[in-house]
Amino acid sequence: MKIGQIAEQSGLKVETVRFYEAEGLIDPPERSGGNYRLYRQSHLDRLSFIKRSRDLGFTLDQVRSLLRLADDPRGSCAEADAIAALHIEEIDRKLADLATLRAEIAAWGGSCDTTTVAECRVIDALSHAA
Amino acid sequence: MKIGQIAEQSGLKVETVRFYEAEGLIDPPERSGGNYRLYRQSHLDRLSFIKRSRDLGFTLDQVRSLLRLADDPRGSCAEADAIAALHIEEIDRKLADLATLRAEIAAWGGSCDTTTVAECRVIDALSHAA
DNA sequence: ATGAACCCTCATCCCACTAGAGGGTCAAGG
DNA sequence: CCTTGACCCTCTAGTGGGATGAGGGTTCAT
Repeated sequence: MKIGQIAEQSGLKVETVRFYEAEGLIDPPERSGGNYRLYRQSHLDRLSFIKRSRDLGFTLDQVRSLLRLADDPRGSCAEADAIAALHIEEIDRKLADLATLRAEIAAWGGSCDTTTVAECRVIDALSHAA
Repeated sequence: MKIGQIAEQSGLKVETVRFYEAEGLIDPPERSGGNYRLYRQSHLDRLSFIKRSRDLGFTLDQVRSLLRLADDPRGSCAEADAIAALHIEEIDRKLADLATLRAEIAAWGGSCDTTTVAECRVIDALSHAA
């Protein structure tokens, strides 16, 4: 499997696959006579795992930890739990922050099309502390 | 007012104040004999505006636009409205995305402390598509 | 043999800062 | 007068997670 195919099947971009290799997240694949990367099913599995983790918002460092855990099936699951729990906490914080921001901006009212900036509520709200 | 004071009063870091000057968001202040930056109240107002906008999640480019509008009090307010509306849309998208992720991760169930990674639900969920 | 589609490496850019190196300035205390 | 320490200066490089582009090589069908 060449890099374009594995990129398509994993849902990643070609450059991202090379980037993950440079970052040590996947083993360097074998090369063809023309120096093309040749991937196996195991590479695809691993890249799909990474893609899915990234889509769920885990950082690459967290992905590294999860991969390390996944590579040792006799290890304890507690650490994977902890990473997931920490991530849930982060998400909850972001959700709360965004909800606050949204409420504050939405309170500006939406439309003052006919007035000038001198009376604009958006600008006014930004000019004075909450 | 020296940079340390204006940083404290605006809630920004010293380096960030210098960065905003380099980016052209504030006018370069006068300098003292010892080449220290000396700020006025107008600088503090502007930096506070920027800080507040950033805290609300506007990008620096959006802040630039808002500053340009604020600088021309006879201009129309419609553009400021549009920037705010666009930002609300972005926030709503992020809120929805995060809520989805949270639900998906939370569905893993939280704790499998006693089992090994081989049966870990976190790793398992990441190994197979949704 | 030629063109298109694919691949290679290496360098540079993005955002919005942040950190660090290697210095200069200034006021207070001894 | 000298030192100490807090503050300030410029300049460079690094962060995360890739994206983009230059300048080439390979493969395959026509």
